[in-house]
Amino acid sequence: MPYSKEHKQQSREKILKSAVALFCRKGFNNVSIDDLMKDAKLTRGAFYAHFESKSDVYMQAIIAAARNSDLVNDIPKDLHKDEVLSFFISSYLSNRHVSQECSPCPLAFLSTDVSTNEPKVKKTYTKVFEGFVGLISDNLPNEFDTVQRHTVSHAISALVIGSVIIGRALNDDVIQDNLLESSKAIAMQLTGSEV
Amino acid sequence: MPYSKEHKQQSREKILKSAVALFCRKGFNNVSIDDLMKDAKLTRGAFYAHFESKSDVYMQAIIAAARNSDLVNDIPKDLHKDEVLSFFISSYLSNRHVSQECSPCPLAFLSTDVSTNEPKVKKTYTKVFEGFVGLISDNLPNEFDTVQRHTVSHAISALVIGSVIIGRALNDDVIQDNLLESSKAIAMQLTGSEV
DNA sequence: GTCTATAGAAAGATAGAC
DNA sequence: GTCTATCTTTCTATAGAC
Repeated sequence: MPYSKEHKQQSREKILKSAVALFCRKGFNNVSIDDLMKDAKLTRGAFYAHFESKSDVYMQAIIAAARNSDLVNDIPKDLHKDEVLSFFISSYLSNRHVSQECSPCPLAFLSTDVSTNEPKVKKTYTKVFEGFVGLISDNLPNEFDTVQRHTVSHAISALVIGSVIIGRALNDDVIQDNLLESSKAIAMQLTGSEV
Repeated sequence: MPYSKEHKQQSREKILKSAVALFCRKGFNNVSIDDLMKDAKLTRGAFYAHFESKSDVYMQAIIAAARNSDLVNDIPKDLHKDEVLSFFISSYLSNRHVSQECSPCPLAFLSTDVSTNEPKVKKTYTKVFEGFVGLISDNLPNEFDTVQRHTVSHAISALVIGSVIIGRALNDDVIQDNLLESSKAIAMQLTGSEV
């Protein structure tokens, strides 16, 4: 057997890494399979040994981006529960994130064309979104009751993801900063217990 | 002159109407010039007598959608200032809006591929966003000081637009409703003066 | 598993007749 | 201004050699 299982796995990972980077930067339709494979130092034909279709790799990229997100993985382990959220919100709503200098959140950067893509892709996006809301919810103060926790975690999710999506579409740095800072202030306020 | 100026204007309006509907429903890349012109009961070749390029018509569609939005135009004129926002937020975060049974907000439905499109398109999106924030800002309570007004208007904008964008990408009606209702509750709360 | 070659379809934009 | 016809490019996906 000329190619080991590890080799195939490595190729798959390379393609996925390229997929996350390129799809996040240029969107679903502006990346071709050829672009993808060239970035991964392979050729077009090999693609279909790893993925069924372009939508398939997009779906897998959403999952990979979520799993490998620095935004979550880089949260210091020794933070108190109430510090986790402010750390997370602060890095999520940073210029570094919007300009993709750190690994991008798929919910903000891969929302492009999810709503018009195959049901399977929407399902994947939905799962990742549920995980996102859960992360927020788990780190809200203990004083929050069930309803508060539910309401606030959903709203914070929409607020921060929405800010990054909109921020990317703006061509004015000042307005973008205003948006990020304002959202950060309100998101922080919502994590307090004065709801 | 076989074609009057009014005739050209009418054709342009028809194309724009089709552009808003199709781009909002299917996204920039999933609509061809041919689709557009067929929907407007014209043929491909005539397109370039009205618009420079596909990006051009997309830009004009963003403007047209903003100007013709029922979400703004249908706000009853006799509402008190503090009722305007709750009316607007409520219709914006409705299922009818997400499922496009009423005229869709370009900031939510045309955000697709704006961030990867030409600078002119981003500039147009930015202008419309500024108008959106201004609308919120103008209808916040008089008690708000300048900083509060600025912060809250930006955050509410990101919250409601983000909710609709994400809501569209979800394939689960229950989660979508949870998101819309939660965002509505928090947006309403932010319009109060207890900031 | 990866390569080259290519089939087959679609799209943006232009040319020229009316 | 609108039409038909077409140029040119690009893309997904497949076929077959190694």
